[in-house]
Amino acid sequence: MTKKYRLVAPEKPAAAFTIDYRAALNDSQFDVVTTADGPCLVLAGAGSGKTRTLIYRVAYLLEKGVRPEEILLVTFTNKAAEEMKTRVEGLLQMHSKGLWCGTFHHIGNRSLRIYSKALGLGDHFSILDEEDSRDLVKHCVKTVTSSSGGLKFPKPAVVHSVLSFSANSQISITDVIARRYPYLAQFARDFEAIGTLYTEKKRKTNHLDYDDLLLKWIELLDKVPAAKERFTAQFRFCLVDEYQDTNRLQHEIIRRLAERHRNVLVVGDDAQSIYSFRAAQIQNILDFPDIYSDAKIFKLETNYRSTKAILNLANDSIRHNKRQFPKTLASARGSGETPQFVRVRDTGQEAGFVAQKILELRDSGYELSDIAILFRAHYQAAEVELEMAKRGIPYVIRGGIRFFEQAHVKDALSFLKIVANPSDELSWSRALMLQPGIGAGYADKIIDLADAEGDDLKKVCQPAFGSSLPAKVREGLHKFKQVLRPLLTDGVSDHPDTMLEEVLAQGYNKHVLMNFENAQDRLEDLRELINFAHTYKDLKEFLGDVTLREGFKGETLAEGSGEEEVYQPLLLSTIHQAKGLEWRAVFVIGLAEGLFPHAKSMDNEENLEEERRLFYVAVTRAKEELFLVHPMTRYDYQAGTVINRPSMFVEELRSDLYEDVEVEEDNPEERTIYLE
DNA sequence: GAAAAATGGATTTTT
DNA sequence: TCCATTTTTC
Repeated sequence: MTKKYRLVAPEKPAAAFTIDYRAALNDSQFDVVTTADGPCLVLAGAGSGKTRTLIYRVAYLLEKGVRPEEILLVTFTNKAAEEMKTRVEGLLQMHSKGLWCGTFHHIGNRSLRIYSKALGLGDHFSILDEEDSRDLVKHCVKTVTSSSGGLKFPKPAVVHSVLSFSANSQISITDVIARRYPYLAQFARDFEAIGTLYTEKKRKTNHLDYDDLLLKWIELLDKVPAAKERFTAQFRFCLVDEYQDTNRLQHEIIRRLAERHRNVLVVGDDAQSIYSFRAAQIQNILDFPDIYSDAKIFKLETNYRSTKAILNLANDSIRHNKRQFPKTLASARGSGETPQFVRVRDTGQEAGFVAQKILELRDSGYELSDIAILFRAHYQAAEVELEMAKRGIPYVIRGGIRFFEQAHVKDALSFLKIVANPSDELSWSRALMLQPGIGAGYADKIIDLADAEGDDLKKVCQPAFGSSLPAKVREGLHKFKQVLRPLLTDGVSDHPDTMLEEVLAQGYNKHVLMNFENAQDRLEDLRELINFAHTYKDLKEFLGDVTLREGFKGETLAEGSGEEEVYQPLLLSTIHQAKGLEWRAVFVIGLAEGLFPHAKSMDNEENLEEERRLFYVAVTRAKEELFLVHPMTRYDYQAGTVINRPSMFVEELRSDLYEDVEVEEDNPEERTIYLE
């Protein structure tokens, strides 16, 4: 007989703290962590340990005996949510299981799944990603404009962005157009009609787009008393990160959720609000003290990141904004090198300067990964990219196609989506059109036939289904059935990973090999997707998360570096994507009027202030060295070569805060001849 | 249904 | 200029 040994879970002491909060935090951070009950606004300057404070607050609450499911922690991105969870777990040496931590959309999805029936959503709504939404809008555009015979109608992507902005800001479509898209005024009525149709189509096919996850969430709290009762009771503590970038809907959601316990802690920096173009409103954070008249306000103003020289420049810049909570960041570091304002002839010389300087920095002990090149818009990186490749400096450029929006991933998933939600027509047509012989027309016909069968997938898989169709189409349909059939077997549909394996085995594998030149890479992607799927036992949950999660492959590595060793590449990034990160040396390129601030932001004080905040974000990324580069001419596709004035964001600075540098070149003629 | 020609548009981007 | 998308053509 085997001897039994019983493993007992270690007992957690109720209110005995394992963490020495006093030692881990500065005074203001400590205040937040231990006293932030009731409505609280934490104004956290750049580099002031904002994330750290939030994490310790959560740990503190848990140690005080608050149950994990009573804490709601909302973040801006999935990545941030993952980081928070991991760090809380690391602090407490335990699993943070039960914590409601994620993005607004993620938590909305989770809440809606619980009450989908009460909301009349059925038990199987699917989520449309950006591309799906656009496709659906496209259909609607066609329907609406064919009747009115409209020529030169805006692109579906434009229509969708208007609809989405309208939803997120809760401003009517007509008003959104009037305010932000005046040149589309003549289409306002059409847009309204498309909006109505789009909503109707989503309802019919059981789809929610990203915006609906927020809209329906509010509806849930307003119209389903049981849901409201449950969530307002459950979330004793609501914590929101990056509050300056929340939009109207998100603000409304938090207001409702915190209604009962009123422990709402929002953290952010109004000086870093840079997402108004997707309906974020800085007013949410500015008005917080008015909405909660008893709100406590905390300021975190010690900056641990940058030298005094860099911070002085940042402080002097943001001071020009009117709409803000005035703050003065104090550096915890030494005075440091004076930032340099470098004037170069054109973008070619700009690239040359940046490259040479980077090599010098490397020689003086910097790793490439200590350095970043930041820019306002992606296209500004082109020449720098070229130069890096030419000089063999390995680099990574942030952005690129998102993993889960790539064709092959969506193809493979479409079969699973049909199983999860048979009324998902988009996935039907996607999966059907993969088969040779079936085009858009026949896909629609088949979908109608399936609809007539009441979307009974088992019936669809029988040989009799579709027997009236032409031979070629039947052949394709037969193959489609072959893929779908195994997915319906009992036991399989509980395992998204097995389902994906089946899809690959039944022919998609071959399809990838035959249709994509980089087939090997794509198949590897799909293996990765299967690994990810392995952690799920519920199909719908898996599909929801896949759609809501940005890819693990957001970066493209540049090749041709020569060095095969494990190298740490240099980063090229837009300023938006650099938010929250830091480097020892930062180059901000393209600091010219018209580029930065962007020409389209110049006519309006609000936009201009946002551009200045963007500049502020850029310079506060630097820890030790900051280079502001001004290309004095640029090539415009309409006007040819244009003279660039320096950016007003530099001109308005006190001139003792930076050092002027002019670039001399050995052989200015050579380049031109070389290029001709 | 695929290849060739024409057109148009060019901030920022997560979910 | 350069790219992606749409329209046209075979």
